[in-house]
Amino acid sequence: MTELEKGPLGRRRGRGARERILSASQQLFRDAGINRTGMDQLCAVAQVSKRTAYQHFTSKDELVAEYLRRFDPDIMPGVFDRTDLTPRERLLAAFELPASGTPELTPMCPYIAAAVELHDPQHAASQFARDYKKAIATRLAETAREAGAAHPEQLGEQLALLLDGAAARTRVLNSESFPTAAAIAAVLIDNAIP
Amino acid sequence: MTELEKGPLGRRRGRGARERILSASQQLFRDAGINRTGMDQLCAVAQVSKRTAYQHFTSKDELVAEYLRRFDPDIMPGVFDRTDLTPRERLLAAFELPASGTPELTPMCPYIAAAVELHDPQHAASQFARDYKKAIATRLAETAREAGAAHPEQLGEQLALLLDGAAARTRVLNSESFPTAAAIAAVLIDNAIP
DNA sequence: CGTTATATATACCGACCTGTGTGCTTAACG
DNA sequence: CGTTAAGCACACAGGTCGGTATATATAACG
Repeated sequence: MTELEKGPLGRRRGRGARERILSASQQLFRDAGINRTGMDQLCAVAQVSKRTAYQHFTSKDELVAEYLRRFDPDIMPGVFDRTDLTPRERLLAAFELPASGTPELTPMCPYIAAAVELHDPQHAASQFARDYKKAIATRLAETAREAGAAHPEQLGEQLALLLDGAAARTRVLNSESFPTAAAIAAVLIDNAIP
Repeated sequence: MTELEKGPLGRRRGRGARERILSASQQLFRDAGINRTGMDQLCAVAQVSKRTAYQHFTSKDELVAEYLRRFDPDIMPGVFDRTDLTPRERLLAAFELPASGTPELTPMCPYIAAAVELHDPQHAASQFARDYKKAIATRLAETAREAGAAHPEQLGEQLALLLDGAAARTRVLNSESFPTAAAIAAVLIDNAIP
């Protein structure tokens, strides 16, 4: 009953190596980048033999794609699922920093990082990054429509651009840029919602 | 008299190998990325022996830093130096696409790309990227002040974030995002300048 | 012309990379 | 308990990486 996760084929036995690999990927790809993280190092952190790793993922590229896929249900639900907020408040909440007392910077958006590092629009991970970014813009647009925005699609795309700008700029400047993005968002939302 | 460029020590002899190296860097780092471009490949494109390359640049890291330094006088002068425009028009011009008839995407901002690829804030290139981004924000703020903005520094930082957002998003989505950024900029500028 | 810095070609180095092959152990489930 | 899939350790292949060594050619200048 304490099943960790089903394997790729629906079977499951043994102890969850797959989970440890993906968990190590999240840590290392975030902290050191995808290209600078070797499979040996990754396996060491995951406490998994290399042989096992390559039985779960046929290549590093596939692991990277799966690593990105894992973020999907993790990030934005904290925003769009908050029924205690009005649609308008939800749009603004997307720009709030995760926890108020964190001294660390917002980590670089893994989708942008992957797209830049892999440098190949055909790569499965790049395609997934694209899909995810479009999905975010769509959800923002839906929420904008709920909030009564004049041009919800346009507002959704604009807010998505602000999120990406804040992520990129935080990384380059090494200082938090989300408050700036939030300020812009407030202006856009005020202008778009009567 | 047709001196190509002075070498690092002010001497010059032979034929401009340094220029060819930097030129090849621009092409390859943009098209294939920094990490995915090997020195062998780079030297082949530059038509330069590896020995020569390492006499001009003691390491690849140094070459990367110099490569970034080369962009400085090339990009934004086309905007801020246009005396035919009012300050307000100059702010908007920063978001216009380079040439109207280009079917290609705006190339990824090399500073963001380098910061993400190198993944080390201490790297000389990362530090230079930071300085450059701050300089752009400063110039935008100055122009905003000229244009009579209420809070020029804030507007400058906001417009800089829009530029970075458009660059990052263009790369991830593989479709042009600068028009969206321009639309936001127009709103911000209208709101900030009475 | 002769000197000398600058460029050349090519082979090489050690480190690290992704990915396999082999043989053995162990945990889970019927 | 016995079967079987999951995982283990470890060595190694084949390639690419950044960077160096050696020995030779040539362009620029006095």
